[in-house]
Amino acid sequence: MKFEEAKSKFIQTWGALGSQWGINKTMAQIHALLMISPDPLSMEDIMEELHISRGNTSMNLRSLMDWGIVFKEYKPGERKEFFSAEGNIDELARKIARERSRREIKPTLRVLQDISTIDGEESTKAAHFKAKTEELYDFVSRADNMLEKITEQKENWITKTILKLMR
Amino acid sequence: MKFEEAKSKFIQTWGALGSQWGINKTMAQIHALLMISPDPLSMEDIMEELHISRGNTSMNLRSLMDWGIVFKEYKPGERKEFFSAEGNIDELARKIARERSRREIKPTLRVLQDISTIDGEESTKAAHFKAKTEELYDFVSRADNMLEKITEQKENWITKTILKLMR
DNA sequence: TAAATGTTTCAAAATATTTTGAAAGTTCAA
DNA sequence: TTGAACTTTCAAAATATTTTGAAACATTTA
Repeated sequence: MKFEEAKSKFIQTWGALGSQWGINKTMAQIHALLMISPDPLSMEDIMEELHISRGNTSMNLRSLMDWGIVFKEYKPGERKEFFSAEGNIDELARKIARERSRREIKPTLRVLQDISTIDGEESTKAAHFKAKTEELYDFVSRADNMLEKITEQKENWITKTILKLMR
Repeated sequence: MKFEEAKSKFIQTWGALGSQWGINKTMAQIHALLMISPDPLSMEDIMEELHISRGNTSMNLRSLMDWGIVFKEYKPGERKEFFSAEGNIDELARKIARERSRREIKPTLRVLQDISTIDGEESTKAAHFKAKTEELYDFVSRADNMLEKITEQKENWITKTILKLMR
């Protein structure tokens, strides 16, 4: 396979993976492009490579920066802004995991806790509901905890975790 | 909070969580409904509870069954089909993890492997690309492996994993 | 075999999400 | 200040996804 073909394939694949995990395709593609670029890219560069509009590029770059996985850089003498992706994959995954926990898991836990405190009612349905939501709360909070434990290991957390699991 | 209110809140929340993780909202809602129902429900029941069409219900039930987390049941004497959700949450999470690995991670790994074997090219860009995609392949396959290790533990895999991590 | 009961399919409609592009905003050098 | 270079915003347009509903299909009963 030639470089250009491989590059395009990578960007497409990363974009598709993003969609499947609830991340805007273009956002994932920009991230892919920045990941494989040895140097920071300008907005123009990104627009041109991916054939997307200025507005689209701007908005998705902002999102990526909100996630903490893309950074703005300034080149001396250049007026333009340049962008680069988090280079350390361990750190990338850690940030994504933490961000998703903060944005999605934690709020869900709050709701689960809230609704399992239904009052009055003592029907079978209500009892079953209470049991299930409590069980779910318990599971999700344990899972969230586990992820926290795993990602708080400094370097090579995947390898370290596998080792601990094998013992 | 009253039962009906809590129930509706749960279904909405589960649906929203689903969307954020790339799962059709209605599919997640049907699953939520079945989870908290002490008894299997018919298509009619589901349509009525969620105010959705027959076709929608049918398609999403099929998807849920494809994921292996909802089952068809027959009640003696009844012509209708009934549906119930996987009751064990550990098992539910295990199935989701495995299915996502099979459908999304594995194919991505294949592409990553494929594209990191670019030929000819010895530019800096190509070298960086090769290094990055190899690193990514390595990371993703380790993560996939870790998940496999974690979920293959029979019961209480979350708890067991946390214990191992704390040692 | 026909009718009744129930499920699936899928094209069209509805809805939701993403993308565009031009105007407004910002920054900076002269 | 002014204006050139660049970025952001956001309403409207394009696109993608989901949902509907009725016809086709399947299965059981009379």
